[in-house]
Amino acid sequence: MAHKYETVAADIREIISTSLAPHDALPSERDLMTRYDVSRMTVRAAIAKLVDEGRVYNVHGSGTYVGSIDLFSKTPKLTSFTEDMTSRGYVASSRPLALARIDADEDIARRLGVPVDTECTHLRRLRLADNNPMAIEDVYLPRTVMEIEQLHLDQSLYVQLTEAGHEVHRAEQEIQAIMLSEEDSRLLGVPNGSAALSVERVSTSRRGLVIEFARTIYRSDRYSFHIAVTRDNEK
Amino acid sequence: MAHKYETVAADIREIISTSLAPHDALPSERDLMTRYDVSRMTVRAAIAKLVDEGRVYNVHGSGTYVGSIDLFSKTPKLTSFTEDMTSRGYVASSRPLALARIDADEDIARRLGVPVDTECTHLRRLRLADNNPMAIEDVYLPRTVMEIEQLHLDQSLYVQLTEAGHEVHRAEQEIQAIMLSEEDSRLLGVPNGSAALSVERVSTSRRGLVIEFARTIYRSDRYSFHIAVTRDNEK
DNA sequence: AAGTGGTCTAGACCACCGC
DNA sequence: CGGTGGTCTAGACCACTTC
Repeated sequence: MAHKYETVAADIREIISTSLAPHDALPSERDLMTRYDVSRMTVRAAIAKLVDEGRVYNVHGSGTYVGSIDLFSKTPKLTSFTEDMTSRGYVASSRPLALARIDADEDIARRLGVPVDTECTHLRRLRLADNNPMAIEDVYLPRTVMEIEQLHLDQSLYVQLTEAGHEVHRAEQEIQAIMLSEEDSRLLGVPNGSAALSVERVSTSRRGLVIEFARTIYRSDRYSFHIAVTRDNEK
Repeated sequence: MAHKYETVAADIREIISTSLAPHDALPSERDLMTRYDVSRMTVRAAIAKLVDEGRVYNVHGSGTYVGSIDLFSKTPKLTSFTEDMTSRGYVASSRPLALARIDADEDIARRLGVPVDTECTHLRRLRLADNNPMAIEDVYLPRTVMEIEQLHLDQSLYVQLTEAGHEVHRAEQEIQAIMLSEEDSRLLGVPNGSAALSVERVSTSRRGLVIEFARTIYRSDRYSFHIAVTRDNEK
């Protein structure tokens, strides 16, 4: 383990999961200082990380406590379809439906932040969970990010993007309810006109460059979206 | 301004908005130390806050940079319907549809974490934006949180809960696409069978007590849900 | 009043980036 | 190589909660 605060954080995680219940108090920061023989700032860095993970919360003047959350704890994290399905207990797979070079229409260009008619790569896939259709995904990549010839359909797109120097760091997502088109209903194996969840995502690198625009349409009978939010009572 | 790091953060925000563009570099931390005559930790606390707000990002070994424009939504924040509509530029209002004391059924009891048949307060409201129907909201409160007689329909529910010592601090939300019932379609003024966004929310206090369970059904032609997510490339 | 987390100082060395 | 952010020390005082 590289840094001290990480080892402290890891140890506190262990303590929490083995001997503490939600809303139990952690040892005080000064206690933890002597216990791990580190400075208070290191203890606070460790706790700050755990707070960020949603595992504990602070109460000024009182103590640090174990969070109530369970499985759905995490602060919203950007996950790939595969990661998402795996964490839900499914085996993810996919079937390519289309792969083509296209010119960005107005909508796609706006999302990608490029001029209309910019050449892009379009990948359309049926996404499966335990071999059952779960979603239809359309991904649009500017040619400057990845050429169509570079794309390997049998590998994780995120891994390929990372290897090409375009690691996704942040994304804005827009979630809507839509009614499925006839084609999409057929692909997903649900009645025509069913409601579905549309998640549109614009992903950017750490430097703020737009890497992809993706629209994923999930069948509503099998999929829902979880997020945890906190209320910042600050300015 | 109470704390030094807040005044530093406020000043940096000012610098950013008046004289820096996205991806421009901020002055270095050591520079800011001498500029504001504070310790480096204070500078870092200020920058940490700005990072949390999504205004800047760090690149180890290189510098701190202004984040890309994307105006809003950093870490998802819990907002009331009124706050949500206000930030979208609408005037929010509501029309009560029902207010009653009920016994929790299995579903509601599970969400509230109370035994079945626990007495609860149920409030159903039509929520309007610029006087147009936008959503239907059902809120369930355990009696221990708020008695039906204490509830004033003309006041913000969150304000009343806070004043009663039940400040909402955190919530878990589940977002689904559903098909509207005939009654709900009529109330919202959309065709029967339209798709809609259902947001179910379990709100808890800082101490982890469940305060409310709410289900809000938004018309899909007028409403979408925005969230920003980051990818933590850590263990 | 005692104990807690929140802020702050004035240093130090390490890891990484770009030239 | 020099400059940057990342981690860390060993203190200090403040603000808040609890009794």
